[in-house]
Amino acid sequence: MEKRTQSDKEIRRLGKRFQALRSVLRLRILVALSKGESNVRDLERELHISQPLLSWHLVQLRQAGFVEAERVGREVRYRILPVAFQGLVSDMAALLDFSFIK
Amino acid sequence: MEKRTQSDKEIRRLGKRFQALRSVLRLRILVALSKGESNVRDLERELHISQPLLSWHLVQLRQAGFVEAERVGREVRYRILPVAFQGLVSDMAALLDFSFIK
DNA sequence: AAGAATCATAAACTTTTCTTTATGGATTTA
DNA sequence: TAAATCCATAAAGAAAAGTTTATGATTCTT
Repeated sequence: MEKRTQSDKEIRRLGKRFQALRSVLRLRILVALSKGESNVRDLERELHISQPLLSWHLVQLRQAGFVEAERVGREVRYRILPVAFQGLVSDMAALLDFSFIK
Repeated sequence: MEKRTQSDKEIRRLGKRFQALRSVLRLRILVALSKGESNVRDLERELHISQPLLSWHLVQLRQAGFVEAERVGREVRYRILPVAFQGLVSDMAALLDFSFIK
């Protein structure tokens, strides 16, 4: 039994992605990045969050696949991955059998 | 200052809605409801969750606007509100300036 | 090579969320 | 009206997530 195996895995993955979007700080980070890629220092200045906290939230976003990081010299540039949002929406629509999206 | 007032309110509202979708149990509830409306007792049987816990999660979903409840006799029928998901997606797309959606 | 700048991580702590257990309200049935 | 069914809520405890503070690693500059 537990026929749910496949769907369950999907549900867990969805949950983790929604989890990443749940935080106000992380949403602010995404808004900032939606205007163009940036590094940690600049985000820190723009959003007034401490650097370790910012790094922690960036890890969450990265693990969920919404942003990617690239080291350039001594800075690390972060950029948003729109396709990840597209995937989130279509996976959610598929799970709940919504047709109004995509 | 704090020119952010408007956008900030939007961000908080978005965060709360993602929060509601973050739990695996709540996603399972939504999947069940996506197949048709149901009551608490039936959901309890289908999902193998205790009744108080189920009620608690239903409150979360209702407060976020994803489901609605209607008392019928001594049972309470819950149904999913697809328009809420539509709204979530379009609000997110607007916030992050995505055009690939809707 | 020493110092400064940029990030990440770890540890301790705080806050939020989730879960269980117990109880009560409302409605129906016997 | 007494018992049974369905559901919500409150209180207490457990678990997870977020925050701060301290430290270290890497790269650049001088």
